[in-house]
Formats: sequence, structure tokens, C-alpha cells
Amino acid sequence: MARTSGSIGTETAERIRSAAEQLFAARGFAAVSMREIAGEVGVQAAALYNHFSNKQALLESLLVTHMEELIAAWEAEACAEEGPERALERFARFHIRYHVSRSDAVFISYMELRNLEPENFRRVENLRKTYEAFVVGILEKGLTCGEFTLVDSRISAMAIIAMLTGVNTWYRSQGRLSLAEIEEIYTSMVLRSAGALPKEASCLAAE
Amino acid sequence: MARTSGSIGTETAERIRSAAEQLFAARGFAAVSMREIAGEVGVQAAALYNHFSNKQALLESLLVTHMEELIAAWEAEACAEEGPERALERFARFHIRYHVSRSDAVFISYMELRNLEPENFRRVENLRKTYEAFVVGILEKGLTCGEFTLVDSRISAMAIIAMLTGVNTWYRSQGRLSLAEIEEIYTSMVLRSAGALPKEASCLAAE
DNA sequence: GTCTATACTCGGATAGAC
DNA sequence: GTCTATCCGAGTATAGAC
Repeated sequence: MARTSGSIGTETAERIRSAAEQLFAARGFAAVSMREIAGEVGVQAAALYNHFSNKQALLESLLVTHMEELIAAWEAEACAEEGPERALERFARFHIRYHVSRSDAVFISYMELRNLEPENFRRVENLRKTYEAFVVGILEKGLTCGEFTLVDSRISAMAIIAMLTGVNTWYRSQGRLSLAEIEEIYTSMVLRSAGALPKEASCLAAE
Repeated sequence: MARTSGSIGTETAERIRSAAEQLFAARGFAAVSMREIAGEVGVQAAALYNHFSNKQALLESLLVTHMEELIAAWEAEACAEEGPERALERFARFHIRYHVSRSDAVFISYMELRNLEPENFRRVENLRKTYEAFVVGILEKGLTCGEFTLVDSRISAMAIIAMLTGVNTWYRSQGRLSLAEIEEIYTSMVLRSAGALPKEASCLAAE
């Protein structure tokens, strides 16, 4: 996804990004050295600088790309004609599935925000707000047409996203419950928290 | 609160803990140096080692004490005779208020878990499980007596805690809404997500 | 585009005087 | 209990050969 800050090789750059993503997620940006990343890729530390101008640019690349891909993925999945309740259900399922499948990138995006230099931080924050606005939009539509009962759509959007993202902190694929079951539980909790009619849980069985 | 790992002075130790808490919260455990902490306290770096055996022990002290105090605070606030719905409401309000008031410690407790050595990690994890068990207990009581509608009390407990803790990521005391208003919104969302009867929102106006 | 070699800075932690 | 001085390892990043 470009953003390689002055370089050419896309092949090696991708391997660097992938190694950095894993290492940053496991031990944190500050605790991981360029030497370590290079070692994982199989090159010398100096070679990384052919692909990313410095460690900060590497982090920025990971966070920006993650947010751009997340937004693009939802835009591809969203369905404009859908009613708010179905839309919120679709979002909840999407968010859980996407976040669980990209847990390293998600983790970094929450944990390493503070290690971004101001300009990079603003860029990522704007992308995050774009994503949050999707939920706000759904909730407001639901408020207008009376399907939801909410005091404040922005607060509720944050609350719902926090709840859904929380799955990542404990989900393990070997766990007690399948992802489908977890999706089901969270979807019903999200819909109820938004004040959607509980009886509408019938349509949950659709997907 | 003890845990000073071989030292005496409680006065200086507390100032070290306080400085470390602020710095770790602002920039992360790995990115903060012992010299920096010492500078904030107004002593030389070597003096820190009279109070904490090393940097790891300092982090452990912060996380363990935070969890112990959190648990003690809830135990002091919980009310055994209360019904599940009122208990869940009380918990939601408590959790938000406590977490907002101790945001640095809360932030560190989530962000720096991975920087704990295995034994310290286990100790903190056990305390965290103890806290989560409070919510599981409330939910199960509510399930038994039919006040709540849930598929899985453990998952729902995690979801509720994640939602509530999320307040810390965006709350600012100068913000658009007062803490009381935020508390109100979250309480109603939590109760609804647990399947409590929406009409019972009447009792929310009590506090 | 990658290598080796290195400049330069800063980290945690300890020794021993006071 | 705090200080000064210091050890030693590790960090990012660059220079220049190939």
C-alpha cells in the first residue's frame, strides 16, 4: 500500500511490515529493536532503511494501512438500503470478525497510538473518527425512525465499539465458544444496548 | 502499600510510584527511563534502587496495588442484599467513577501487562479475574431469578466491563457531557444489554 | 538493495563515599 | 538514604564497499 517512504522493493517491504506487526504486537513498539525486525526478515538492520526512512515511518505505515483497510472493508460490506437494526447487526458481526482476524494490527492500533509523532497521530485519529462515524450514522438513522432508544448517539457508538473490540482481549480460537456463538451473543447485546426491540432477535437467526 | 521490595522509606517510595505512574501512562513502560523517574522525584537514579529492586518491581508494585485497591473499593461499595438489577447498576456506576478517577493506573494496568515477568503477570491476572468474577456473580444471580436475559454470563461480563472501561479512552472532564450524564447513559446501556426490563429505567433516577 | 563497520546516544544497574 | 562515578550492553541511524 505504498507509504514506504522512499523506496522500491514491495516484496521485502511487505515482509518487513509483517515482521514488525507481529513483534510490535507481542512486545510493544518501544521494546522491539530494528535489529530484531531485520533478524526476523533475514536481512541486516541497515537494510530496513532502504524501505522505511526510520522506525517511526514503519509504525505509521502499519497503523495507517490498517485503518484504511478496515474502513475499505466496511464500505465494501455495508448495505445502504438496509434498516438501522439490520445495519447495526451487520456492523457488529463485521467488526468482531474483522478484528479477530487481524488481531495483531488491531492491538498495535490501540496500544501504539501514543508512539506516533503528532502529524502521524492526527492522520490515524482522523481515520478512526471516520470509522466511528459509520456507527454514529447507523444509530442516528435508528433514532430518527424510532427503532432505537438512545440518549446520545456518539457516546453509544463509542460504547458499542469498545464492547465489540473487547473480544480481542480474551478470544482464542481454541476457546470454549466458537466465533459464531460469540458473534451471536455480542450482536444481541449490542442491539439490546441500543434499545432495539428484544423481540427482533428473531432476525438474528438469518445469517 | 508495602511491596517495596526491600526498603524502608514509605514517603519517597510513594513519590516514586506516583511519578512512575504518570510517566508510564503518558509514554509507556519501555519508553520511560529510571533517570527520568528519578528526575521527576528530584533524586538521582541510583536512589530509586533503595526503594524498588529494579524497574520491573516498580511496575509490578503499580499494577498489583491498583488491582488490590480496585477490588477493595468494590467490596466496600457492594451491597449483598441488593437485587441483581440494582447491583449491576451500582457496579456500572462504580466502575466508571473509579476508572475515570484513576485513569493513569487503569491505563497502565491494561497497556503494560505484557511487560510483566511471568510470575508478576500471573499475580495481576488473578486479581483481574477476581474483579471480573464480581460481575459474573451479579449476572448469574440475575439469570437465576429471571431478571436478566443472557446466553453466557462470562462473555457478558467481559463485554460489560469492556464497554464501561472504554469511557477512559475518550472522557475529558471539560467534555460535552458531565460524568453524571455519562454514567446515566452507560448504566442504561449496560442494563439493557443484560436483558433487564427497560421499564426498570425508572429506578435509575434514584441516585 | 544488501552488506560490514561504526558513530553516537542512552538504557539499567552497581560500587563505594558521605 | 542519597550522592557521584562508572560498567556494560543495546538502541537508532549512517557511510561506504559490493
